[in-house]
Amino acid sequence: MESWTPKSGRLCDIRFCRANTSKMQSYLHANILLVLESMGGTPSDFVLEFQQPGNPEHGDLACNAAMQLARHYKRAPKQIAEAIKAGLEALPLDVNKISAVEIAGPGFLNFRISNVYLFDALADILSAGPSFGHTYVGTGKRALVEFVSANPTGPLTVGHGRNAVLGDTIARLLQWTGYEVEREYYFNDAGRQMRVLGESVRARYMAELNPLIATKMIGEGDDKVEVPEPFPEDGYLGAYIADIARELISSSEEIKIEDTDRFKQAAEHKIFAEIGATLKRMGIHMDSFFNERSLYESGQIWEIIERFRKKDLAYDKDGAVWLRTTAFGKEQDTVLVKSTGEPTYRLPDIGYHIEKLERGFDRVVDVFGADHIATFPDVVEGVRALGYDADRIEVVIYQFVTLVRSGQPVKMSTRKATYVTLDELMDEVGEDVTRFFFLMRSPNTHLEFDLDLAKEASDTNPVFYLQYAHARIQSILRKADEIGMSIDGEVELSLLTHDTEIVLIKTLMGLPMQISRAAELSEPHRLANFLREVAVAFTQFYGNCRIIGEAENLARARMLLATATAQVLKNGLGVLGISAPDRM
RNA sequence: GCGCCCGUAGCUCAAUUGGAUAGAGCAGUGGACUUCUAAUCCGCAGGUUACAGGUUCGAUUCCUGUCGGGCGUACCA
Repeated sequence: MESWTPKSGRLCDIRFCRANTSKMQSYLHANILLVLESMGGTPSDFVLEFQQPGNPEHGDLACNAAMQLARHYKRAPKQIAEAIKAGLEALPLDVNKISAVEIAGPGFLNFRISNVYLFDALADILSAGPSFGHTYVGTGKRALVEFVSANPTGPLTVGHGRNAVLGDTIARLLQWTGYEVEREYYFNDAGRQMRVLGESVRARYMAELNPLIATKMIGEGDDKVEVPEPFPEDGYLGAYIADIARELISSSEEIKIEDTDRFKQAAEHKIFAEIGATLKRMGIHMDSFFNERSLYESGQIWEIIERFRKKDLAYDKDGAVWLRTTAFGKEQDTVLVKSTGEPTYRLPDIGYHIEKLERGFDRVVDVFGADHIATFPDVVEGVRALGYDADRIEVVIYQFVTLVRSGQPVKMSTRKATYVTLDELMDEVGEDVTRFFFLMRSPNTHLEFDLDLAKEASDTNPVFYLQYAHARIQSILRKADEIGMSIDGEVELSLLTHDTEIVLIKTLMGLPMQISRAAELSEPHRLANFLREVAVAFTQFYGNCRIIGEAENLARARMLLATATAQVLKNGLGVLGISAPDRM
């Protein structure tokens, strides 16, 4: 094997080799407890914990028990660590699992995983193949992810994009942890928004039929626009409204001008079709669409009010029905039914969540924008107050997306049509980049989406980096195949001894843990970050170890490692809904 | 005023839910293509983690307060 001389003092630049060490942890856990027992036991509140150090010099697993127990044993942490180490060596530990136990810093016990164990893990990745990364916490459980849920008043915008991609990816993550998952879209076609939409279409329709129709100005200041006289003051100004009107005219259908519902229906139909197409383009398929109206038709929501009344959580005041949210710790009570007799959104929302729980889901995930942050607790607490297990409801709040164009934030309003649609975004930067941009950041931080950067920046875009690593591996494997090299038969994995090879294996092992953690926390960006680490680890390996041209045994071992890397990238990108091309 | 989120390198963001020397990308700067894909790699530089206290072996992380930004705080959704 060639020797590799590091240019810096560090042996390896990979700071995070997060292997899946759960089996190893339970092995060490049992043995350390055994040793501690012989040393005089542990306090009742003691929890034995392991960490995976960021710094490779600190081994693969670290245990801080000695520091935690310093007070209990009234001895210095280092002495305790020495005693534990001696105890473990006396057992002894299996050298095929742990190759070294070291004491460092203030009293950390650092464990090094033996290469034999790593080679077994590598073989496991290859035999699991496309399913490597699956875990089982959700097996036998059902989850419902509700997301997008935009009323059909216009095309999906960039803002909806974050919601859509987050929701879909959370659903994928849950599937990978064993859940049976349904994706649901909740909408309301009976509200004021939709009525205004219908009236907007009708006004455009009338103007198309009669070009001489009177016009008026609406809006204020720079936002002032000229519209046909019948246009609602707060109507929708997007060009798609006129498109829908023109389509209605060119169809042979005769429509009565008074029939506003027909205009609304036509708009709803057309817009929903477009939303569906946009979602499909992003790789998103909804399993169900839930219409808020069904909650009224079943009478469910009126029944809910009675149930609140019985618990003295609802009362009448000023002609309205109020929910006693002060009982949930809020400053004020809130209105459930307006004095007009029309419910506020809170009531159907509570009904909808009860409905979801009654459908038997173990986990009910909502993906909401930051504007819901103050309102969803009412819903969750309301559901809980009626005796349901509200802990099964999980609300993922994401902060808003700021679009930046030419260094300036773009102001967006669906009504004024001053927005960038998701389709336009995908036209400009592609589906993969669009998904990745929305996923690469933690949901609870503001996302700045720089259009200029995303557009031109094929070389600065992290998603290409991941895809490139995959394509590069496939290229090598193709070339190897051409010259007749094969990974069939016995392969000596023990030839993989280079630092970059070991680090790469350790990194690859981390996929199942990363996926399950991202699923548990509903934070897909963790997986995106992890995949970058995989690509970095591979590139390090690539720069230091050749495959083609090496002795056959070594070359075949490395081909296996490369194959496993491609598999991890492909599986991980798949979870994010991003393609893993074979050529770029 | 109140509630929630955020404040980390010039910019955009990470940091294994309290760990060891706070990491990437972009921008800057200096190098590397007869070599499996240079959409790449290797250096250098860049930090009092907004600020002040507190909790403990140990704080970017938890608590309190201050400052600054975002979203809410409707008989809108």
